This record gives sequence, structure tokens and C-alpha cells, in this order.
Amino acid sequence: MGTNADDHPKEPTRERCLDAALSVLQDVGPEALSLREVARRAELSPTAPYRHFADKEAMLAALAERGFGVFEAQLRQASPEGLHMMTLERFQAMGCHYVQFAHDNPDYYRLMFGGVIPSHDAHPSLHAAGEQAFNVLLQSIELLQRFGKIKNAEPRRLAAHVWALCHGYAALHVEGRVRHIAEEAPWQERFKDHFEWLMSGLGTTAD
Amino acid sequence: MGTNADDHPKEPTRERCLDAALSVLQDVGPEALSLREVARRAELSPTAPYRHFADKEAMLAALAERGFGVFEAQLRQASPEGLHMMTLERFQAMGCHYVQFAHDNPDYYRLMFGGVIPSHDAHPSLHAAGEQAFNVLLQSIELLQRFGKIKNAEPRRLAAHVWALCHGYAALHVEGRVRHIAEEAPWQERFKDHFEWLMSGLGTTAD
DNA sequence: ACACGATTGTTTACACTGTAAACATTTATG
DNA sequence: CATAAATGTTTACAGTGTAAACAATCGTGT
Repeated sequence: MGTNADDHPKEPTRERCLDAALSVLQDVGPEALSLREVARRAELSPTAPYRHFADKEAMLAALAERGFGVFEAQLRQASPEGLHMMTLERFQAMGCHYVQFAHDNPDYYRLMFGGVIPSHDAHPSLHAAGEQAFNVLLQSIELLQRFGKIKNAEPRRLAAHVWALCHGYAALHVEGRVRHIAEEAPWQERFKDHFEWLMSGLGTTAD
Repeated sequence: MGTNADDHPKEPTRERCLDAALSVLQDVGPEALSLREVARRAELSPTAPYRHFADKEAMLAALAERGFGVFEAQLRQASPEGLHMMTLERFQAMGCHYVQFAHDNPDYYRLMFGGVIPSHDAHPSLHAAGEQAFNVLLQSIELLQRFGKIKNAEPRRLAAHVWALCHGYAALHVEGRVRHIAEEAPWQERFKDHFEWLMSGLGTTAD
């Protein structure tokens, strides 16, 4: 006794809502997600979540923010000893982890990068979380430049370049738009090729 | 007389619905789009659209299909005399037209490539329309290969590569996730750099 | 010309949604 | 312990997706 699955009376309601929201998201997708179903799964009255979130969008924004935390951690994991020891190998691993995150958490990914939340700027802390994740990429690029591993163009543009490929790849995957291509080999293998093609266009030749 | 704006009594209702749907989409976005508002703008009874579309998703699928038509036309426009005269310059123009489409028609783009329609395969003609647009890219790649302009890897992978970058770039733009970068220069200029970096990774060196 | 089945449109109905407001309860704090 | 804030519930309302029943319109074979 006392070991029931739903035995977390101390867990603050707000977190329970977010957990429930994620579970609803996985089951029915963001379009069909309803605040009331979230309340139901969190074992609350239908409108209780309004005590913790201004409205549905604010709740999704909070969930997306949580997603960015997991995401950033996963990116950093590619270079366990910190970004300052950046190498091309680790940078590629980071790209891999990027797509891996989208693959493992399609709902989070859609929520964070799809159009579910119309404007991130309307939710300052969400915007900040996104910015912080982007900075991991940006700093890595700057370090690679300092070590002479990639060309010396404007770092934000290089970051946007790499980001665009990763996001494009991840998004097309998440939305299932590349299944006809995906059948032959596991995506990790294919992505390595893509990343190498990508990086070979960013080499240090006439900055 | 007879020249009123709403003087298209012959226009089939189905098309009027799609026009109305696009207009609603532009005004309130796909999340908030309601079939009844569409019916209102098409000057129909609230449930009339059900005579033309199985449900809301089917209607959005039909609209997305129309979008793919416009999209494909815009891609082909980059090589006015047909794909068989493909050059790297025209291919770059095609990339530009890709992003231009997303920029000019963010609602269409989100509808076509975002997660609004969960599975394209559930709507065969939509799936076909998407496939057809992809084939424009694929054929261009194959022709560039035949002319020795790019490396000789599996065409579908090369196509996925270019597509991923274009989609990533377009999507991040459409969702307004690159405004901090976007301020300095018009995106057309920046995209040219990106596309050149991309293609320089696909040159003919050790296939 | 006309009957009749199919196509297209409308009305009605229902369960569900987001959210505001009023109310109740718990909790923290003087 | 009193009282104010935080948290949860109930009630209420307008708007939604969609099914079903009904009405009008149209095309077609005779």
C-alpha cells in the first residue's frame, strides 16, 4: 500500500497538468487537445487548470518550455565535458542528437517548432528557453571557428544554416513526409551522410 | 449591374468553400479555423460544406492539395523552358522560389508542410499532389547529375538533402523563428549564401 | 413533358469545447 | 485564531464538429 501509480499527492498541480497535457498530446495530437481532457487526466475539475494557466495556449507554451529544457540537455549531452572541447565529431553528434530528440519526442518537437504556439514572443520565458537552446548551437559554431574547423563567416548565419538542415530533416521526418526514402536504411545512417555533405560545404576554403 | 464583387453565381460551391477556407486561414490561423465560419463566408448554411467534404480535415486536405498545385507551378517557373535544360543557376532559382512561396503564402505552407493534416496518406489525391511537387525537385537533381554538375549519390537522398535545407529555412522563417537574424539583410540575399554553401557540399569530388 | 432518383442545401439536434463568474475550501500569515 | 490569499469547484454561455431528417433542385430516361 502507498505504492499506487497515482500516489503523488504532493506533486504540485501545475506539473500534474503538464504531465497530463503531454499524455493527451501523445494520444490525440495538438489540434484535438482539450483543456478539459487535461483536467480529467489530472483528476481535477474541468476548469481547474485556469488557476495555473491563463488559457490553453499559455499551458501549451509552458509545456513547450519544458520541452526546450529536455532538448537543450540532449544537445549538450553530445559534448559531455562541455562545449569548450568542441570537435567536428562532437558537432556531428550534436546534430544527431537534435534529430534523435525530434524522433523520440515528436509531440514535444511539433509543439516547440510547429505552428502550435503562434508567437513565442508572447510567452517571454518560452522565448528565452528557445533562445538558450539556440545558443548551444551558436557557441559550438563559434568554437569550431576558433579552432579553424569551419569557415569564418558570420556565426549566426552558419548556425542558421546548420539549424535549417537539422530542422528540415527532423520536421520532414516527424511529419512522416519521407517514409518512401526512410525505408532503406535507419535514419541515423542516412543523417550522417547528410551532415557530412552539409559540413563539407562549410570547410575552411577562402572564408 | 452584374459587376458586383459577389457576382459569381456559377462558381461551384466547393470552390467557394475553399476560397472561404483560405480567407479564414489567413485571418485566424489553422487552429481557430471553424467549418461554420467557412460556411458563413461562403454564404451557406452552417453545415452545408458537409455535402462537399467528409469533414473538416478533408476540407483542409483539399485546400492543401490546391496549394501544392500553386507550389509546383512556382517551382517549375524557375526553369521556364522545362526541366530538361537544368543548370545550377536555375536550380538555385528553384530553391529561391521554394522559399518565396512559403514567404508569400505562409498559410498554404503551414497547411501543406506543418502538422495540420496528420497523415497525407489518408487523402490519396493530396499525397499524389505532394509527390508530384517532390518529383520536380527529384528530376532536377537527376538532370544535374547527368550533366555532371553535382555528385553522383542516390538521387532521392540528394533531393531529401536539398529539400531539408529549403524546408528548414522556409519553416523557421514562416514560424518567425529567425527574426533576430533576419533583420540585417533581405532573406533573398541570405538564402543565396545558404544555397551556395549547400551546393558546394554536393560538388563532383569523389562521388 | 414528366416522373423519379440523385445531388445539393437547410434545419434541427447533441455532445463537447474554451472561458468567465460566482462560490467554496484550503493554506499561509498577521 | 482571524483574515486574506491561493487554490479548487460549480454553474453558465456562446461557439464548435458532426449526424440525421427534411426540402428543394437538377439530370435523365421515357
